[in-house]
Amino acid sequence: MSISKTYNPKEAEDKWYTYWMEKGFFRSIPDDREPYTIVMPPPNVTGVLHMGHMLNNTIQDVLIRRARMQGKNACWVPGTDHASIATEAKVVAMLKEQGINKKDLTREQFLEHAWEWKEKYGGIILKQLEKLGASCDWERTKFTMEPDLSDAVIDTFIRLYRKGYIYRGVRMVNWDPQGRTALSDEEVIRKEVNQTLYYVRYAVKGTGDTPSYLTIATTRPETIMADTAVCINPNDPRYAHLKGKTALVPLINREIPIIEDEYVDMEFGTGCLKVTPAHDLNDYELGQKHNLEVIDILNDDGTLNDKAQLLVGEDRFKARKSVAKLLEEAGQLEKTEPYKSQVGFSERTDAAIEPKLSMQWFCRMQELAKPALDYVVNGEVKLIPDKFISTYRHWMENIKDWTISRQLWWGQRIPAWYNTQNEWVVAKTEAEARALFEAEGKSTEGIRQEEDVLDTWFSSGLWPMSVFDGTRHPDNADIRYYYPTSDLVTAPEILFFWVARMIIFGHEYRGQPPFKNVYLTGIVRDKLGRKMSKSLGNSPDPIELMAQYGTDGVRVGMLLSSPAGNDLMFDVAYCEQGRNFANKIWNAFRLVKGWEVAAIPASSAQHEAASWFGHRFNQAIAEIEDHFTSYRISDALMATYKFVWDDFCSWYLELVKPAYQQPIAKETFEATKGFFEAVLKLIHPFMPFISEELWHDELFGERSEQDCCMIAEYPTAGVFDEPTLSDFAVLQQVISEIRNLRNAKQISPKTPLPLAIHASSGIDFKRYAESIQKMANVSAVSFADGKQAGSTSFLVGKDEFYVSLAQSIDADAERERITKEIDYLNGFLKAVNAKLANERFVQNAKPEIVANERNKKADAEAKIKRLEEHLANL
RNA sequence: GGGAGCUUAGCUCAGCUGGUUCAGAGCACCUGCCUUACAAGCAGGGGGUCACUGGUUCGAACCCAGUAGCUCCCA
Repeated sequence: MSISKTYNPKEAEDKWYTYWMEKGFFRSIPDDREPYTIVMPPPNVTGVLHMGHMLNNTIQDVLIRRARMQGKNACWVPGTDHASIATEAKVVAMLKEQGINKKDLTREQFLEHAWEWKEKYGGIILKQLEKLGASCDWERTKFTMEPDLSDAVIDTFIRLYRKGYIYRGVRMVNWDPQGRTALSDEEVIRKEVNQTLYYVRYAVKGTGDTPSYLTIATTRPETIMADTAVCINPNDPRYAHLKGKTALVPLINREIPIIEDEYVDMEFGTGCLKVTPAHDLNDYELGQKHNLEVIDILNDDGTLNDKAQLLVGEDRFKARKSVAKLLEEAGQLEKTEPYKSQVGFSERTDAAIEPKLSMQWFCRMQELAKPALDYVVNGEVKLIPDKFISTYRHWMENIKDWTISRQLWWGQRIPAWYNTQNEWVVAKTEAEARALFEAEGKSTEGIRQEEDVLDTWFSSGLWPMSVFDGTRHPDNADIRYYYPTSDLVTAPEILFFWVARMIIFGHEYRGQPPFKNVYLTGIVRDKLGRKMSKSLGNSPDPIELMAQYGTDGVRVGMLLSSPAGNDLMFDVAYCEQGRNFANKIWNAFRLVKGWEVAAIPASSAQHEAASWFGHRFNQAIAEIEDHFTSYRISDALMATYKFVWDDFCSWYLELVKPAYQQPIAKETFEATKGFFEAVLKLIHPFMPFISEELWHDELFGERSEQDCCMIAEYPTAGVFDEPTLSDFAVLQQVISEIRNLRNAKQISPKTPLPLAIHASSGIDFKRYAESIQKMANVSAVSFADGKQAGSTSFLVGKDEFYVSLAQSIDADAERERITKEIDYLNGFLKAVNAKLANERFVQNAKPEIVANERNKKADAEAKIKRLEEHLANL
C-alpha cells in the first residue's frame, strides 16, 4: 500500500470492481437464504447517466450492498427500457442526418436501423453504472424489447383483451404531431404559455335586413374552419336574441347552428364559444351531446388538410397567423389581446399536443386499479415517504382509461389482425388469427397485422415479473424466489406511469404486489433550486464528478442531502465533503498502520478508550440500523459519518495513540484493528471502494481470495452499557472545557496545566485521570474537596473542576463569568419553580414529568450553591 | 378550479406519542494552531421571535383555525 497523504480513488475503483466481478459477488441464484431483491428502474436505451440516475442507483446500491452483507441473497436486476418514442425519434434523426427519410423505409428496414442503433449505444448507460460501483447481477441484464420480454407483453395484451379490459375505439387523444403518435395523459406536460386571444366576428343569419354578428374569443383561429357550432349560455341575456339562429364561419361562410349549453362560461371572453369537436376535448363532448358534425381539418403532422378549404398544407402554427391575417383583411378580426394559458406538450418531442380524434386501443382501468389502490392503502406496499399515499389514492380513484396504442414502429406490435373489410381479431400469430376469423365465419382475405405498437409503459409495467420470466412461466424457480421483490427506488414523477401499473399487472398475474417498499427519491436540482437541464447547462456530468472527487466521495455527496421524497439541492460542495471523509478514513488508517507494536501493557487511557468505544460502537450500530429500517438513508450516512469522524478518529484514536516514536501495546493494537475492520464494514455500503481497498491491506494480514469487505458480515448491534457511555460523555465535556479555557485565555495547547477535581457525582475520575491528562494536556490531576484559591473553575454536572493557570487569574473576569452562569441558572430555576408551583401542572402532568422537574430544580439549586462558593473563594 | 405538501441558523435539512438544559446536525462562518495520520486537517466559538396572527392546554416548533409566501400533482 502506498503511504500517500491523500486517498487516490482511481486505481482502487477499477481494481476492485473488476475483482468483485471476477469473483461473481454480484451474482444471485435462488438458494435457501432470505432473498433481497431490487429491480432497477430501467433507464432508456437512449439515456446517458445523469444526476438523477446517480442518486437513484446509489441508493439502490447502498440498500443492496447492506442486504448482501447481512447475509441475504441480494439480487439487483439491471436493464434498459426500449422507450418507443424517444428512441424512434433519435433513430429518425440519425437517419435524417444520413440522408435517409423514414418514409422511404419499410417497417423492417427501419427496425433494422433501430436495432443497430440500440446495439451500438443502448449499453452506454449500464457501463456508466459500473463506474458508480453498482453491484448488479449483470448476467441478469434485461432489455424490454428482447424476445422473451416482448412475448410477455404480447401475451399480456391478449390476456387483458380476452378478459375484456382492452378495447378499440375512436376517442379524442393527445396527438403528438412531431412524433406522429398518440400519447397517454401522463406523457403530456402542461406548461403556461403566452398566447394571443383573437376576437373573431361571425355573421349571424336570419336577423333580418340588418347585418348582425357575434364575437368569439379564441386562441386558435386556425381551427375555425372546423367549427360546427357556436355555443351560448342559455342564461345569458346578452345573447337571448341569438337562440335558434345560425352563424356563418368566417372566411369559408359555412353555416353552423347556434346552440345553448350551460357549459359556456359567461365570464370568459365574450361569452360565446366556437365549437370545434375535432380539435378540442371539451368541444368534442359538447358535440356528442348536441349531435354535431365533426370536421377534422388537420393531418397527422399538424398541417391543414383539404377539409380546411383554406391554407391546405400549411402548418397549424403558421396557419394561425395566416388565418388571423385573412380575418383582419376581411374585417372580421375585432381585436387581439395577450393571454396566458396552459398548453400540453409532448414529454418526448416537446411538440405542442393536438387533441385529435383517432382510432386507438385502450385499457379499461377502473376495475384493475381497485386492488392496486388497496395494496397501498392497507400498507402491503409502503410508499416512502408516506405523504405520497394521498397523491396515489387521488389518482387511482380518478383513473381514466389508458391509451395504449402508439403509432410507432419501435416497440411491441399489437397482436391484432385485420381483413380487407377491416374486421379484426386479437391473436398471437397470423395462423391463430386466421383460425379465429374462420371460426367467426369471417374472411381472412388480405389479412394484416395492426401497425401500431404498445405504449412502452405497458412493457415496463411487467418489468418486476418479466425479468424473471414470471408471466410466461409463473412457477419458475426465479420468480417464486424473488417475487415479490423487496424495494423499488424510483422518482415520484413516475408513480402513476410506472409504479401503479406494475402493481396492477403484478396483482393481475400473481395476486401479489411486485414489491414491498417504494422509496421515492427527489429531483436533483442545482443549488438555486432549478431542475437540472441540458439547456440550462447546470447539470454536472456524473462521470466527471467521480473522476474529480472519487466515486465514494460522490456517492456520499449525493446521499448527504437527500432525505426520501425531498428534492436535492445539489452542490459539488457535498462531493467535496464526501471526498474529505474518504481522506479522513485513509489517514486514520495511515496512523494505525504506522504504529510499532510492543509487548507492553495497555495504558489506562488505552484501556478506558477501548472499553468505551466497544459500547459506543454498539450504540452507533443501533442508531444506524434504526435509520435504515425507516429508510432514512441520509441520516444513516450522517450517523456513520459522525461516528467514524468524531468517535473513532477524534476520540478513540487520539486516546490510544502512543506518544511520538513510542510503540503501542499489542492488546490495544489488536483492538484497534478489530474496530477498524468493523468501521470498514459499516461504511462499505456507502463507500464500497475505499473500504475494500483498506480491507485488503497487509495490516489485516493475509486474506483469502474470497475474503472481501463487500461480502463480510455487516456488524450487528450488541448490548451497550449506558453508565459507561454517560461517564465518558462527562469525561468528554471536562476535556472540552479545559481546551475551551485554554483557547479563551490564549494559552498554548503546549503548556501543561494542573487540574484539581472535586467529585460528588460518584463518577470515578481516577480511572480517567490519564485520559484527561492526555487529551487536555493536563500536567497532573489531583483530588480536592473544594476551595482552590487562585484557580479558575467550571462545573460539569455536579462535579467541580479547578484549573490552575500559569498566569494569575483575572478575578473580575472570573466573577463576571460565574455571575453570568448563576443568573442563567436562576432564570432556569424560576421557570422550573413556576411549573412546580402550578397546581394544575402537578395534577395533570404525568408523574415522571413532575419528578423530572423536581430533579431539575435540585440540580439547578446544587449548581448555584457551588458556583456561589466559587465566587466567595475568589 | 380540485388535491397534496412545505415555511426551523447564512445554506441543506432533522426534530418520533405536546413535557429535561429542546431549539439540533452537517456545511459555511469566526478565532487560534503547519501538535510527525490527515490544512481535503486539529482545537475552540458565535449564530435562530421555529413564516405570521389567534386559539386549545398547566405547558406548543409540535395540536386547531385563519393569513401570507413557496412547491408539486390533477383539471
